Amino acid sequence: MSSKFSNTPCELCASRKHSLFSELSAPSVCTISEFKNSISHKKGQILYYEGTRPLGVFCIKSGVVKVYKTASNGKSQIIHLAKAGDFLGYHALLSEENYSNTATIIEDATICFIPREAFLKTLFTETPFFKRVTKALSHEIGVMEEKLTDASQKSIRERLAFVLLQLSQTFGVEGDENRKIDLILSREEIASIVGTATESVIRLLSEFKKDGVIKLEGKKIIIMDPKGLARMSDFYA
Amino acid sequence: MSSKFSNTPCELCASRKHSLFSELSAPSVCTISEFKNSISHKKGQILYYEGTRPLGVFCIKSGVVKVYKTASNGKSQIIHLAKAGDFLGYHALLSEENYSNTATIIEDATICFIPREAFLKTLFTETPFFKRVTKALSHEIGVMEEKLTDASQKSIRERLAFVLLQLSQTFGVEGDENRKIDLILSREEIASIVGTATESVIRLLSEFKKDGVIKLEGKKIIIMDPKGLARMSDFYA
DNA sequence: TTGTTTGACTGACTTTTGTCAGTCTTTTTG
DNA sequence: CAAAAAGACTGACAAAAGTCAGTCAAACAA
Repeated sequence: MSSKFSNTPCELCASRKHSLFSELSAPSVCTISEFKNSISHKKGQILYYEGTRPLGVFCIKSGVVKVYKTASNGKSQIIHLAKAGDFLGYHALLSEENYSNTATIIEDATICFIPREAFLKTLFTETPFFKRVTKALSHEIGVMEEKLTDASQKSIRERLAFVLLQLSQTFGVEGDENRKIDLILSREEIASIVGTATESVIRLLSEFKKDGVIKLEGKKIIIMDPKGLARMSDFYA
Repeated sequence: MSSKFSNTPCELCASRKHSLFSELSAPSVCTISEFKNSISHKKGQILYYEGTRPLGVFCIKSGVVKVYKTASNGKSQIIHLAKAGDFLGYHALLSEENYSNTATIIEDATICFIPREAFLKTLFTETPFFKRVTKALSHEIGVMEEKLTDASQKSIRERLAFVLLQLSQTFGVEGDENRKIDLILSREEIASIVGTATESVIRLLSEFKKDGVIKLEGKKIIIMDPKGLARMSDFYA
């Protein structure tokens, strides 16, 4: 399934620009580049499983990966959608625990694997990089607090509106007077992000469509009225 | 309101044993100790406010602090209850952002304040300490993922049962055949942890009491049947 | 001590959300 | 291409949870 690809050196990788590696020193970039392994993945493949031991970190060059946990009721909760430039699996490596979630490709991807030792060595010898990673970790905690608060306090309707806004910010492409979410997600996957039943997502989406705040173009969602969505998501007040 | 106290040196502080500082080198403990400031706080006082700039970190010597966010609907969501040995406010410091939450004393506390510079200097010069902090941050992310999944997928009943179990683990004192949660929380505060309405907490608690899994002793809750609670929280299955 | 405030609690009711069963449509595959 | 499978969707219904209004009890203050 996965095929090893020509290893573009990290020095030349376009997605590095906005990643944790953006300010890494030249020699370290070379070290990482030397040990890394670029692999091509198809939709549906699993990058790693919850509960297994991390052997390194992943850096996404292209494609989209969903990171999710499986709840005790069998349903899954999507924690995060990772795209080009994002790193995966460093939490588990740094906490010295097994993976706390599962990562699955949802849009064909090219992903580099950086073995544990090379990553940690660079981390501990390059303080600016270490600081950068720590900053990212701390930031993520704030993001998770926000998600937790929303999940506990907002209605499904508000949460769906908010998720659509976020998706349009992360995966949006500009049209005239609107914004298309350039990512194919099943209704079930949207439900797994929001944390609700698939049927609820379907009903709410058609409601949003009827109200003219969104439009469907094939499998993709177009945001027609971001301000309206923001109001529905209780972004103000 | 707050009164400055005799500064017990960190070297002698009992709560250091289990804190992030547990493996700090002797000279660094001295540096921290020299710059820190021990302050006594009464229930209801606010340690810091969401949205303000962090000037240092807090280390709890005794007492309990609730860390919470205020949602757009005005209700608050308790993220964490911090007790002796816990650190507060380092996320914001490390992410170089304003506080993402508010911290309020809920049980009279003595808390040391370590100024930004002293903390950061120690962090960046002592790699083992830095690693320890990073490990804690990464671990917390896993915990938050778990909380998010529970909040999105479990029923209020399951979540309340789970919260009671957690509280008994963190604040529990052993009795014969039972375990008392040695912390006074209002129903409203419990609701803010679970993320529900106060009335729902009241109703469910009396239901749990009727079923014999808990008992009330004054303002405190006693867990009579932890296994039963675990089953109710859908801990297995 | 008594009036006042606050928190705990209850019941009736509404709204939200989930579940189930089934149809229709699209995609996949033999 | 046809059959099968998966996904999108709908309606009816049930269950969960929130809201509102009000009582009761405890803590607090004058």
